[in-house]
Amino acid sequence: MSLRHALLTALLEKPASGLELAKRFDRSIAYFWNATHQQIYRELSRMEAEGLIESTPEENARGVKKIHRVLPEGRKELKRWVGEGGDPAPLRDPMMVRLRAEGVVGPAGLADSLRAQRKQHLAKRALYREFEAKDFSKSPADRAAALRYVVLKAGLKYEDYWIEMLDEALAVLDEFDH
Amino acid sequence: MSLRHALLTALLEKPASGLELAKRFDRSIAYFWNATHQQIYRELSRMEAEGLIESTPEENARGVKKIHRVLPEGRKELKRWVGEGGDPAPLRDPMMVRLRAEGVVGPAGLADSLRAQRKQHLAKRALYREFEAKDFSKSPADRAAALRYVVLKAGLKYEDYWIEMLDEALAVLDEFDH
DNA sequence: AAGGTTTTTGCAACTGGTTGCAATTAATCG
DNA sequence: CGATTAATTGCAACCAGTTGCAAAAACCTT
Repeated sequence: MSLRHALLTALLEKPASGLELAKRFDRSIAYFWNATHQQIYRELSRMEAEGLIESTPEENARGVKKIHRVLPEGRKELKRWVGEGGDPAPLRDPMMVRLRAEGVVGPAGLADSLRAQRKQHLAKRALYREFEAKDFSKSPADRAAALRYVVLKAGLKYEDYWIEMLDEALAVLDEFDH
Repeated sequence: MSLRHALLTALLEKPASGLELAKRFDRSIAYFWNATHQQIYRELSRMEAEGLIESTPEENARGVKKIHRVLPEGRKELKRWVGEGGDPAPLRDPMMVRLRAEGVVGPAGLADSLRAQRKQHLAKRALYREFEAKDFSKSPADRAAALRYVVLKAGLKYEDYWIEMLDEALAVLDEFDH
């Protein structure tokens, strides 16, 4: 149940409405977590019911915007969870299944799809590089920033990893299917 | 829905019972997919109901062992799916959430957990290296083997990636919390 | 032969994530 | 001012994955 904790983290950095959170997820937490707005709303409601966060309605906004803030109980819960530990996240990647399947059923047009994904990973890497240039052009001074940078670098290297792997897969397909 | 296709791939390589599949998942497909036996049984039943696979009861076995085989419809479905394409798998890793959260709530004992995970990734990498030495000591001749090797290398590099990241995170924590 | 252990399969309940749609309210446009 | 659009929240139904438990059949022990 890490969506909860991702939300608490984001809200501690800055109180926000559900939709703002959804957007922030897209722009800054998305290199290691993602969530739809429904998920976010549901989790916010639950956390409010459990007393981890509070919400106040915002005036001068369309719809019925609510700003959410973390309560002491919420911060406590987040701290507890950080120390809790756990196993590495189980891996589940359809592309790797596809590669293996293509080996078994013979050429089935995987190369196009590999190239399409490659393009997406390139785009993400470029975006992260912009973040890096903007936020970390000089090495971070405080602990929190240093940790944020570690996470960004993890995102960057993750994209590198995929681009490398896709290139390798494409080279193999190319070699055998000329 | 890739569990289905992972199972079809595994069954095309060799017909098997549900439990055998669960074990094979642990030993050889686990570097990019994983599944519990419940999941596997449920999916096998569904696929049988849909006519993608058939099963024959095996004599001389404990319990009511059933061997599953892929039918032509199943192979067709797998081939269709391989060519189908799709976006990269959405990323969801609690450890990255933890790192960021630790930045926000201050030291909360994350380092131990980082070291524990590091150990697990080292173990996995060592295992994959054994697979590599055993199955790919000379470069693979046929297409299917070459693709299997690509997938294994992806697993290996994935472990490398994590070890590197965890080391970096530990270095940061070490620097700021001496 | 009785009783336990292992292998194999499975049900049921739950949690988390996804998709499609709708309701409310404010801002904007003609 | 009325109609349209955008922002914000949410319901409901569904799908996939997880956990805990148990049943059946063979095998193993004493």
